[in-house]
Amino acid sequence: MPDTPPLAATEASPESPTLARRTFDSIKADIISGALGQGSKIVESDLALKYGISRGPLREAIHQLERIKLVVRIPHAGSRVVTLDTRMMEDIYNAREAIEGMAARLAARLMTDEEIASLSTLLDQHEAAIGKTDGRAYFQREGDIDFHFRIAAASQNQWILEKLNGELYQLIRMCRHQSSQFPARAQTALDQHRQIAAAIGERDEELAELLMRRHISGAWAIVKTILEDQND
Amino acid sequence: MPDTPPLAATEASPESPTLARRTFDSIKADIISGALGQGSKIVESDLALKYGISRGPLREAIHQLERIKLVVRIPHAGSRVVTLDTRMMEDIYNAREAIEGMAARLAARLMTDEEIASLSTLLDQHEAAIGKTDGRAYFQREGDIDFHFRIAAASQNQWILEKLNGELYQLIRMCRHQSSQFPARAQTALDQHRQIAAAIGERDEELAELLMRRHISGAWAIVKTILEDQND
DNA sequence: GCCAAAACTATTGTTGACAATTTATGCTAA
DNA sequence: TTAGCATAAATTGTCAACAATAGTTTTGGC
Repeated sequence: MPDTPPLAATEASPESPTLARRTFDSIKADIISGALGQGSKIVESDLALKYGISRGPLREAIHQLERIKLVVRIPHAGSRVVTLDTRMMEDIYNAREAIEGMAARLAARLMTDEEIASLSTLLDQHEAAIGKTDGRAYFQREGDIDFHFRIAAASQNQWILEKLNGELYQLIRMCRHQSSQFPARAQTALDQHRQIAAAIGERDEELAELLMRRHISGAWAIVKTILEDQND
Repeated sequence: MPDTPPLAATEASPESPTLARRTFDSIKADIISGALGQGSKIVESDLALKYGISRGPLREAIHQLERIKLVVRIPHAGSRVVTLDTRMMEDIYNAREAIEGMAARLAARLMTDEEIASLSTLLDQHEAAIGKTDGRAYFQREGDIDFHFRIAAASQNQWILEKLNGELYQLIRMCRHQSSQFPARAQTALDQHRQIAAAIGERDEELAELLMRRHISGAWAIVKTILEDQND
């Protein structure tokens, strides 16, 4: 694999300055990968023992996980790993459509020519990757998120960037990891990415937003059928 | 004042089941009202003493405040009340435009006829309030948020509702409270609200979204000039 | 007189024990 | 047998003390 780009959303440094943060990262990974199954009960004392820390920082980690929506917590009653039902994912994708549409609009306004060129390079790499691995690789999924991350970053909107990278992409990752099989939509997605990049290159804010929204609502249509097939 | 509607976003019950939550509400109110000034340093032990509780729950409250973006926290270095600069407010309003636009679209799709009638009643009350108090009253501002809250709730999108009601509206409240003087834009805003409500009544998703976005970006144009006049 | 390094203070991060609340269990009675 | 209540176990919420880190002052040297 030639020149793997840095994965965008793994923002945590190898060793964070605080215990709570490290534990947060660990549990997050376990949830996304499915090691902690959906709906699992989370008992503070158990996890504290498992990670060899006190309940204080662990509590803090759980609160941060709740903030990201990977955990739901009920006062005095404890917390569980979130359960991703169709309803929730629809909310996520609708919100994502709105936010990323705006991000694409802002990116078209603010991206430098160098960044646009670099974005194009990224898409070339994706094309090469598709040819080699025949599409369904892990790399491809992260590559997809990489593209979207760049748009979000280029928007220079901190709020949007944080919500996408911090919450929504995590949930989508989790959904992908735990859904039986996602179809190889690689080429279609790449074509749409190219169109979006082109619109940004033309500084056409309107079109960039439109295409991004269409791209995402299209993705939702696919994911929705998968989720529904899975649950009956 | 006839039949004051319940203020939408004050979601906390008078006595929450947990200390951390009550403290969270108190500090939140202090920050929004300006009793805790922007950029103020927050010292855990001091506040714990002030509220007569231990540092544990207080820490939790601060974390929740950070999650809402009313507080910024740096590991080992402490936390401060957020400082609302123009840049940040622009991010907020851009995000809000995207999200509430989507909310209006969904509301046009999902609102029941009864809810639409009730929304119209709410606007009548606002009109009456404008006539009486000549517009610049506290009620009017909360009324504005009330309208937007109803749209958000009608979208039935939990993610959007939570982000608007939990984060964005709080920041906008804070901004209003602490900006010298907001102009009496009451009648203009009401007219736009009526148009949006009408579009929703027609089930015209496209138009509802468009009008909502225009309404919000218009509001930002005003707020922006105020903030810039204020800071030079 | 000024800069740098070291000691000190103030504040946050972490821990283990205690209190309050919820959930589960078992007993009694209809 | 089952419904309802009382009791007990498990789990979360809260507290106060300890450890580690960042910011500040003091002191020594040039």
